[in-house]
Amino acid sequence: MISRRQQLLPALIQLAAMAKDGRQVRVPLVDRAIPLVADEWARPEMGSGCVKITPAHDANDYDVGLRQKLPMINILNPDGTLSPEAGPYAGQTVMKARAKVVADLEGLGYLELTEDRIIDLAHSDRSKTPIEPYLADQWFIRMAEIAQPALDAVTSGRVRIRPERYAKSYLDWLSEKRDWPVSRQLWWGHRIPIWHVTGVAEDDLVRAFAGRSTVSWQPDSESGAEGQPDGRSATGSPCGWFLCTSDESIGVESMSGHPLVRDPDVLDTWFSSALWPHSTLGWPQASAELDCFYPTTTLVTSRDIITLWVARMVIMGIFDTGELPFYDVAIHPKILDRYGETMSKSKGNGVDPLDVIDSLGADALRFGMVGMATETQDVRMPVEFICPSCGVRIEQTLANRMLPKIECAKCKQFFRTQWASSDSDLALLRGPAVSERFESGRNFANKIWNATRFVLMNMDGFAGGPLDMREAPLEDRWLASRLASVTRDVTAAIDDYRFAEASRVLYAFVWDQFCSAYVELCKSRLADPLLRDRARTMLLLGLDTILRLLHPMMPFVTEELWQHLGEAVGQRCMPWDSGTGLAESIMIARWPEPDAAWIDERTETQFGTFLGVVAAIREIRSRQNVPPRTTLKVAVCSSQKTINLLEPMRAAIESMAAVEIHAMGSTVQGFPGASSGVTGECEVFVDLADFVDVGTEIARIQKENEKLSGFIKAKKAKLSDEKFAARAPQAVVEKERQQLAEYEATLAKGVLALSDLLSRKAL
RNA sequence: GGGCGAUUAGCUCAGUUGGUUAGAGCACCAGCUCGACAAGCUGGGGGUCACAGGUUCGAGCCCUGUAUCGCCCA
Repeated sequence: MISRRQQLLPALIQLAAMAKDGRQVRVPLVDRAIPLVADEWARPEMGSGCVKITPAHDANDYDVGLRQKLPMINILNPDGTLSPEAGPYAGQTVMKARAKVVADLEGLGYLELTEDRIIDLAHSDRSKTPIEPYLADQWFIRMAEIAQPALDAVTSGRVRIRPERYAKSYLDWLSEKRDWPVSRQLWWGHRIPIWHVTGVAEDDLVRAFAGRSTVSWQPDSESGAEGQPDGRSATGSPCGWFLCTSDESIGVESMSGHPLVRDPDVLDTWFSSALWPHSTLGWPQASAELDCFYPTTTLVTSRDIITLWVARMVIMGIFDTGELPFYDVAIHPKILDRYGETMSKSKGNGVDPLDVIDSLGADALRFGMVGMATETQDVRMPVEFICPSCGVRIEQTLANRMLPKIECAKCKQFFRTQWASSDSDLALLRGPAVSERFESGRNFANKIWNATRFVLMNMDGFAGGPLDMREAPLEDRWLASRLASVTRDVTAAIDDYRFAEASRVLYAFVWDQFCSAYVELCKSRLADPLLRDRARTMLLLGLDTILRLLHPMMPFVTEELWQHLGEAVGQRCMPWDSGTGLAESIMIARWPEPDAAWIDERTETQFGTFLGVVAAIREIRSRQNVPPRTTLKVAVCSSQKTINLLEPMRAAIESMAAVEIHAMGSTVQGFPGASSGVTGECEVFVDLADFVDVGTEIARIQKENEKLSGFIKAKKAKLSDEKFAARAPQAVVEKERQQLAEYEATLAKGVLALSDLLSRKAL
């Protein structure tokens, strides 16, 4: 027979084995005869085919015990030492008893083999000691009736859990309707409202608590009180009763001569937590808060407590108040450390939010968290310490995360961590634990701050202007279109609890479009008295909308900027403010509602072509190492239609790419020695006669041409595949054809440019 | 053992109904201090989408299996 927990041998009451029923074996250490029984739990393939059963100390064995109707022998005392049931081992600790059992077996000549095995052994999070199952009487709450309404709430859709897949764990768990063990042997918590009294008859109880509907009782079945009017059991011993009451004022002396003894146990923490939605608002008393805020709307939480907390709040809310505690449950990801481990204080692998706030700011923290709130999976957050002496970052590792002090690899100074306790360690400077994942939030806040600063610098004497999109130039119509669709997308994402998406959309729009494109384009307009006010109106529209959309994710910086903006342009008012005037605080400002008619695909495509031309020129400039401030001559060749669309942006191209446009048209040719680039259907020629490094340029174009040839080959293969032509939708086939044509046209231009360069090189 | 997820660039993550050349931030490389912003600007390099099969004209995405990781339950 094999045993991994030798201390339990004295508790043996059965051996489950592939053996005939009825045989008995003797447990040598306590000299007890026990049955040898066949049970499905025994798995011969795992060892000798014989396994010990200790029903009071193992959940599986407990089941076997119930099946085989075995006695339950508990050999442990509450303090972890062995009880008199353990015979000669009574009074010893588990660890000592383990060693003694092995020694005794050996002494008796029964020990055949000792070997090391890796086993699953649950440990206490707090004390790090192995958990010893312990059979004891506990209070349970019957789930059969109260679980059903909570199941119905989700299946009927009145409570929505999202992402939806998490509804399954809620429903699976609740539908088992397993009774809920609620008593805990702790000193902290809501005390269980059960009292015990002995030596009284039911009549006495009725008399003592006459008219008190808050008191109920039932006999203590172990003392056999039931049906004995004189308060004594059939054998003449005093009877016991359990009293349950919500009236905390029930006194020890409520029944003269028979003291009421309150159960020492407290309620499971989740029982108390389940009361949170209504008890925080004053329940069971009626209160204005309860009236106003209950039921609440949304519960935001982590998936590992869907059954522990969410399900129980629903149960408790329905039971106590008759109403659901909330309608939406938004499950967010869990943040893990760099090793994929759950963060916890006892592991020392967490981040103190205050450290992040101190070093990067509260908005950076919040924006970072929002960005991590994706729908699909948990997120890892590598943690690093910042050396308080030199500012260098030090990775938090398994090795250093529990140290009271850490030596900086760079400056060799020690700093203290959250674990510092000795006076000498506490005297060191503290090294905050942060994560670089919050840096983009900090940078973003800075970007918005600077963008606002730019706008404010240009608002002197401006009182706001009318918003009229009809006569607006391309960039204004583009901004309006973007604002409308970004607002739509951000609003939808937030409504749907897709917070990370909302933050991504805003980040990209603010940084890449509003700042990098629109603000840049405004610079020349702001210098022109005729164009100035329209640009200022649009800048305000853009910035104001951005601040409002961003406020839930960056509350502090947006409020600060809102106030500055209010001082600079007091009359600023957006169409969606519907004449109510400027809100005192962005917290109460209306959510933007840009006109959906502003969204214009054509405008966005047109603007995209413009940006593409600018990017193509910049790339050529960068490839050839042309100083950024040197003005270059360029020419743009494209269809007349595209040229017409590009024409209004001529000045913008010149300023954003630092060029002078020599020609734009459908028959324009390059300069001698021009470098060219292709974007969409535009070919851009940059006069680099004075700069070009022919070798670099040849290499670049060759690489580009090779890439295109690859694409063309793949496309041709696809198109010549008869199955593709026959089975793919016509639209897809047509699209592929068009692309092939585009690639071929582009390649033709590249081949031409290359031969031109090669001939120049030859000269 | 069961359930639910995950595996995409050096790191952390997106990727819509299966359909262009798979994206972002950080890190990296090159160049830039022109009156918003160096916590910045411009450009660039970097991916066999865990692995093996399958379905399909076509798979990061659908199906099956394997491996690894996480959580809940037993």
